[in-house]
Amino acid sequence: MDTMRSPRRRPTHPGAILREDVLPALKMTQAAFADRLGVSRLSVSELLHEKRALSPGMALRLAKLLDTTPESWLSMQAAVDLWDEHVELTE
Amino acid sequence: MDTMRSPRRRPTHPGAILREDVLPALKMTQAAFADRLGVSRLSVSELLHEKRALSPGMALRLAKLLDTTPESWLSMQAAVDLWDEHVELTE
DNA sequence: CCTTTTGTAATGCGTCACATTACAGAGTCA
DNA sequence: TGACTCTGTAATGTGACGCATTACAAAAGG
Repeated sequence: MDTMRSPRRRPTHPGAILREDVLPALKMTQAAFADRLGVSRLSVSELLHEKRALSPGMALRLAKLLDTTPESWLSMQAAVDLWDEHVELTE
Repeated sequence: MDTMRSPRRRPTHPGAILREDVLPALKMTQAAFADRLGVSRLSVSELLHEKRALSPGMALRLAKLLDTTPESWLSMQAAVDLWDEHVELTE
């Protein structure tokens, strides 16, 4: 089945999903989105641009607002973290 | 089925598994274990006592040494993180 | 007893999420 | 074209945290 194997390339950053799918679907402005989440506009902007990791707190806020599971967001981030750490521990 | 539901109590910290199952099974000293992992003895001790979170780096080191998946360790930690964050965001 | 192992405190370092403030570039629209 | 909105980004400060090193006292066990 080969499910959940180590990827050859860097896994998708959760910010990409938010940027490409979620926000467009919501037709909501970044600032408005940030408001709804209860975080700063900068937090949203940098997350969308993959400048920072999706924290447990953000996972919970997203889950509440979007009616998803916080686990799904966190596991995406974990995949990225493992990839990055592996690179760092390897190089 | 009710798999992966929100737990009523704080999920098991990965350090507990290491403390109660892994280390005893290995019959290895904490210091020796730390050596094998390539981290300090203090890092192991505090992890075992749940004084710190299991980082992505530790997940990879454990996975390599114990022949498990880093994901399993990280997801345990994620469950704890979500629980703690939820408490904090709620209180 | 004496040695090993362990818990823990102290200190320093680097990283990171987050907030606030500020400014410049784009896009929109009257 | 001028005004307004949205966005990217830099600057700065704060608190949290993983990890290393050093040190010491308590526990464990031959």
